[in-house]
Amino acid sequence: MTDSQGPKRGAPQRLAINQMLRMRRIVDAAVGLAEKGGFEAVRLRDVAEKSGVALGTFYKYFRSKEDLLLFALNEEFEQLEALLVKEPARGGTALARVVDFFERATQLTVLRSRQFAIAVLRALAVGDPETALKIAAFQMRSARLITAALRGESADLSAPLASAAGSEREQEISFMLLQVWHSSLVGWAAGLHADAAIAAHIAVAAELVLEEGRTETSGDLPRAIG
Amino acid sequence: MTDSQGPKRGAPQRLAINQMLRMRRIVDAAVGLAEKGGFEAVRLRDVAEKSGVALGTFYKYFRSKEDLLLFALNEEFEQLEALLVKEPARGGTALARVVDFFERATQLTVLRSRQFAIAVLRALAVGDPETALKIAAFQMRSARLITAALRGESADLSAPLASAAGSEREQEISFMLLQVWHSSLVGWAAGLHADAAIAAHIAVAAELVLEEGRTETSGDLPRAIG
DNA sequence: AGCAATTTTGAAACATGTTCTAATATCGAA
DNA sequence: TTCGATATTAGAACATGTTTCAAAATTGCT
Repeated sequence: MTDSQGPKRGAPQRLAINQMLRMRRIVDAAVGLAEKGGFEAVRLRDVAEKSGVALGTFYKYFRSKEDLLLFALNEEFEQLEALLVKEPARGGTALARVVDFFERATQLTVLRSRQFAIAVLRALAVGDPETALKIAAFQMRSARLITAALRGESADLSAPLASAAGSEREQEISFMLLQVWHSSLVGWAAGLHADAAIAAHIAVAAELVLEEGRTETSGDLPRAIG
Repeated sequence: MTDSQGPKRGAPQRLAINQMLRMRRIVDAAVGLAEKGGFEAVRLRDVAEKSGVALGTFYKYFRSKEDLLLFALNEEFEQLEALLVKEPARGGTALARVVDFFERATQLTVLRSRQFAIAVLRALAVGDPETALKIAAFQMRSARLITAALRGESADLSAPLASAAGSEREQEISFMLLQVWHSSLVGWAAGLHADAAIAAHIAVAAELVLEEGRTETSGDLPRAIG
């Protein structure tokens, strides 16, 4: 999870109950605002007020607005993981399963709560190293789910992220499809294309990487002159 | 170009000379700052001061900081296009050429001026529809270059963007590789991996999409249980 | 040159993420 | 229970992108 769970403690064990509750109120407030109006709607002053917390306190719990939204993403992601483990992707071929996977993932997350998705996508675009590490972790968790779908298995959520399941090739395919998905979502969030395009993009990419019979790619054509 | 070239005129022809110069000073100032310290270093108050322009005037020329950086990107991109048209990607196979293409593109842009690249990558992450359209245009122009490399040709820069050259498949491959590149660059910019990883990521992806002999993808394995 | 329209200027103001501070409240341990 | 450490609060303050406004400068045209 995001390392931003709470006040740095010297020795004591974990978050006190009140701190847990405070954090929950903060996250709930943020999610509520994000669901209504996306990234900009999550004004930290509002979050603080809605959760009954001082602005300064907020920054004891989260290092930034993006950090907060990434924490919220983490909670949603865990649900998605559990659900996809319980009901693995359906289909007789890797292609069918991976398409099924992305359709469900899209439906369950992006399309179910559009504004929230938009907010999170924006939070995923941060460039600082701290955040980047967390984002990379999300990528690995996502790739693990995709690989499981490719193989027609259930992901092993308890396995350490470092030891990814699946062959090299399967992992590479997973990452590529994830990138395509992300890119498509960004375009969708910006209004460049409609809901349906997301699935279409994934289908195209998946066919490209997974189809067995290969068509020519003109890899042997003579070079033309400019 | 980005539609942000200047003051909206009622009837007169184009930008007056002084306005051209002003804009150039603005862009040059921004590039200078970006090259030194990336996105954050481009403080608009500094840009305005360095270019001898009032802050309010700046906003007559560009609608936002990102818009400014995208304009700068456009200029750099045009140089890159010209250069890549003059010297098409080398290699006997599509794979070799596409790898060569990305190596050169990475070298000529990202690695040559790292901080500037970081600034631009950040500007590419904006979510508003206006900007998204411009970014989509960059994607198409990039894909055109990649497709040309795939085919061993020189891109036709004069052709309208809508009528892309190459087969469907080639265009799809181009977009995928572009996404992989972008994703890798974002990770690189965040410090997640070193220079060399960029080329490696592209090579892996390109092999995946372009190799002729196909290995099994377990598309026919029976589904295991979670 | 002279005038009307447009642009630029300089500076303040605004919005919002983030930080800081002094006072107060809370908590855990002796 | 009391005390010292820690957390929280309210609010100001700061940084920076963006907007606004009245006055001054520039421009295009006749």
